[in-house]
Amino acid sequence: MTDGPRLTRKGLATRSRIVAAAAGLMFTRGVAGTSTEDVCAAAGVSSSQLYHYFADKRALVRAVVAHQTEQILTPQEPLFARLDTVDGLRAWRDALVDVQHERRCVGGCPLGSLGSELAEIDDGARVDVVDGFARWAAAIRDGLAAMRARGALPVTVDVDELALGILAALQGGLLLTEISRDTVALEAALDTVIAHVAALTTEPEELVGG
Amino acid sequence: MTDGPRLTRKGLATRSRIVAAAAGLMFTRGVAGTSTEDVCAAAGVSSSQLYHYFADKRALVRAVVAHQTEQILTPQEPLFARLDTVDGLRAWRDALVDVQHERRCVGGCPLGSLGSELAEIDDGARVDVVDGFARWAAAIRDGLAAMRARGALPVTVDVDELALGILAALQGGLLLTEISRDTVALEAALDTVIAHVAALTTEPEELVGG
DNA sequence: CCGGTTCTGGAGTTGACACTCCATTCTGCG
DNA sequence: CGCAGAATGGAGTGTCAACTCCAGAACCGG
Repeated sequence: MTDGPRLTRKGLATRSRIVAAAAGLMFTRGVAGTSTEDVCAAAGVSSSQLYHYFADKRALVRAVVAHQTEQILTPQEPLFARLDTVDGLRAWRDALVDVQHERRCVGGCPLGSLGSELAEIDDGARVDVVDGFARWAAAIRDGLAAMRARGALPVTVDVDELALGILAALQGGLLLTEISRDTVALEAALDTVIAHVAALTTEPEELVGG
Repeated sequence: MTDGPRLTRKGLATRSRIVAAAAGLMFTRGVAGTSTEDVCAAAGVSSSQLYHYFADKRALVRAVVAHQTEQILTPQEPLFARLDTVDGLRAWRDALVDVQHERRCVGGCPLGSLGSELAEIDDGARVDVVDGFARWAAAIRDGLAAMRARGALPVTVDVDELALGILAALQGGLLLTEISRDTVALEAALDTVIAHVAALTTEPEELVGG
């Protein structure tokens, strides 16, 4: 992107600090609700520094999208690795619900909220968000594909479609949870689609406490 | 609310024009992206008129939320009446997908987008959106409850939870559809949850082309 | 048709915010 | 150590948007 001036170690650290501060503020207040001044104050830098590292606010937002994408996908990776079983799906569900409880249902999905706010006003950012969601969907699909390869799911199951359905349920559940300040929506959404996967499963299911 | 000054017939018409114009602009550009000036221009009124009918922008936004709630639920009512069969669910799904095609996937859900943008910055508006979603979920639940009363669904099915799961899938599908500019996500989301309902159904299903 | 209220137009005012400029200090490399 | 380029501070600047004011026109009940 803007790699004209090479970044020194210190510069890179400052840049990261700005992105992290912006991500935090934009997560709770939204992009429009956080001014560059707020970001500077939170990051402990001056305005000239922000514009030294980013051409404009839009460029900063793009960096925030990239940052949030990693921030979401990276910690989920160990859970993704277990999505080839119904138990793994349930563990993933529980972890997602726990996160919302810890956050008191504030903010919704860091990627989905950005996407919703930016979709119609910043096409570049929109595409970045799409890429993030594609990676997310692919991780889910890989789990389902492994499940199917193992013979636990019928070969007729379209794992791409099913993964997209699960991701959509997750996003809608997070949205309703944020708005209603209650995780019941997220739980209902994920339980519904996971129950559907379980129903498709040909393997006998072990009983789990609930 | 602000019913201090009684509204005359003409005044009511002007007020409605303002709300409709604001709703249209905020649907595509977002709340933060539409200025009161834009709204005045679109409605063909002067700035003083807007502030004659609304205390401030926040009050206008509240009116827009109410407007969009009716705008969504009212045209869906005939479809809601048929949600007591799997065929009815599929007809509803098709109608929702058609709307997105006509809109070229722009804007997402008029209520969900508002909720996402306002949840953390306007608690009153947030609660209004929650009420709208509650009505939406209740309509779906009523269909499922009728289905269960008819004996088509097992009595063990929690229709409230299932309705919430369906609404969440719809919202997530709309979000992903808006961001990716493709209705596959909405289709996958609704098809997944409807397939789940069909699987729960005890009645023999008639074959439908797809 | 008349008096009070509502409605409308248009020109302010105020503050916030994205972005800039330039001088100074620091960093890394040879 | 010396210098080119990067990093920083702080004080602007111009624009735009939310909101106000007041005078005049339209409305409506009696």
